Amino acid sequence: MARPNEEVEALLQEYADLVTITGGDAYKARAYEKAARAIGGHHADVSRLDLKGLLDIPNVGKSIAEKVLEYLRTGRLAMVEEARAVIPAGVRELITIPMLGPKKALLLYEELHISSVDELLDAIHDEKLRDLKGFGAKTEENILHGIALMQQAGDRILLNAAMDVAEQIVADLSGVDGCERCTYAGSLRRMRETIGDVDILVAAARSGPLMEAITELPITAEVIAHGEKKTSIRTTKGLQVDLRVLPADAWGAGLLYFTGSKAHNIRVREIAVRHKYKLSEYGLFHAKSGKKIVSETEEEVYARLGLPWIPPALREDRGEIAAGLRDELPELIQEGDIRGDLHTHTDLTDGVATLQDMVTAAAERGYAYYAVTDHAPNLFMQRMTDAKILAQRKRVRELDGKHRRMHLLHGTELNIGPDGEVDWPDDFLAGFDLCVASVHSHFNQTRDELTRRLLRACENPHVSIIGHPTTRLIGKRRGIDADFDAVFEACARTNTALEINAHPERLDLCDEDILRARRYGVKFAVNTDAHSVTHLPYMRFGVGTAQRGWLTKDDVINTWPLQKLRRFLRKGRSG
DNA sequence: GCCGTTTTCGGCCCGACTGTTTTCAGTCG
Repeated sequence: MARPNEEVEALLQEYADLVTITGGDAYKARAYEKAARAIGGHHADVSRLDLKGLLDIPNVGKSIAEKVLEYLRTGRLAMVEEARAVIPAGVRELITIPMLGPKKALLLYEELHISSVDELLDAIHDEKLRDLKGFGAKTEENILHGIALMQQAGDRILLNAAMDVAEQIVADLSGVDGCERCTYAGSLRRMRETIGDVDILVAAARSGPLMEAITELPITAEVIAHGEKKTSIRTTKGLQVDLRVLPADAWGAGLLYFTGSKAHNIRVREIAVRHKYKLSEYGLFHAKSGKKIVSETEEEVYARLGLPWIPPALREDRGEIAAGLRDELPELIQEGDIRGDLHTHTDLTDGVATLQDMVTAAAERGYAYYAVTDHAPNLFMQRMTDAKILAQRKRVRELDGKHRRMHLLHGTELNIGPDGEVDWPDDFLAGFDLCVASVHSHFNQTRDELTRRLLRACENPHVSIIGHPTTRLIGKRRGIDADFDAVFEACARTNTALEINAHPERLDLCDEDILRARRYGVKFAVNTDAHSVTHLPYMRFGVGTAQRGWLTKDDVINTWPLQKLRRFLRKGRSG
């Protein structure tokens, strides 16, 4: 089950969308949106809060608090159900297509009765959109492109969503009688950025009770296949989960096999064949006699093939086997190596938590340091001013060292403008402990313009980190088309770190870009870009992505001791 | 629908781009 906060967030967001689509009061819709975000990002479990507790959440007033209580009490919200009766769910789906907003979606529904992406594709194909007011050839093209982008991610879902499901199922099955071991495998264990289906592995002597148990979980909507060795279900949200049960002595071989990737497995099996062995999910065997050699742990299987244990994040057939055979696998960065988060927001701009709450939550994660980097004035909608950021700095200085002796850095996330310029003049920038700089608009400039823009940001002596460098949003927006080799070279030359943004919608840079960038000797910063306390744990996905990029802790500046980090942030400037 | 204290009513995220217009609506960040 999703966290109650997320269920409520989704419900309030849905209501906000429905109000918007039906042309209701825009401010009311925004109020619901703000409340949804605040609840989703609230640290306490809403299902344990009373009316007063709910009212303490910013942007939640009496009306919404009562609606939340109604939902928690009855599992339903009459208001939302009434709205759903007017606007089918498929119309909401339409506004997730880039370029299609509430107005156009409503028009499509009212004029052409379109209420799903498939119906929209049919209508475009039949040229039915041409006659609609406000729709032209270019709009059609943009919609098609948007749909293609969505379908490119296909049925795959974001890493964090899959992880939530997997961890819940692992927890549930671990409690079943006879379950000796239980974990998730597959692309999730390899920390791929999107997940097609979830693979769960269990070690047990008797599979029956576990196969039974998974079909009876509240999250299970449909049983696709139900056998002795394997059961497949579909969750209420449409995610397929495969459960495999193995004898405990085959655990290692099974884990290796079901973690993949397919390409990695093929390579490993080739090596087995060369040794006159045979490798399957049940173990490593002598090819001739069929006698089992090892199967209990992954380490044993790899070792018999002359390989060290290969971390799952590397198992993509990108040279990890060859490196393993030479005993030259990198000592990958671990989440525990991270000493601090260098890109985070508060409610001074578009975050939903106060400075105090963010700092407290960060300290609880055991960080040695933590940077607050709210948006700067050029992102006009954030309404940042010199006075506001300076007042924040004063607060940051007051809180410095007050929570588990965690050091606070006062920074900002600058906006890289169309010409590569940033928000404040040099002397003002000099007052920050660090500046992240990111592209937030003008994504469609030419390749040359985009490249020049990023290079100029790197050359800025006050910019220490380029935030979400490609600006892609998984399944929603392609990254910008810049010459990233030139950018990587410039980063290495100017001592500017590249961010690995840990937010599951971004994971930017992605693994492949990291692999390219590291060859230039670039340093990286794994940051969450947290806009609420619930985003701080996304760090694990950033670290997973860094691992997929073969990074060690030396490559990542926020594993460094504070003094060394501070030297890096100065980029060779004095003072 | 939420918020605040120079407001308990009247504000609420502003600017730019795009594609469709014939002077601007819709969408996005």
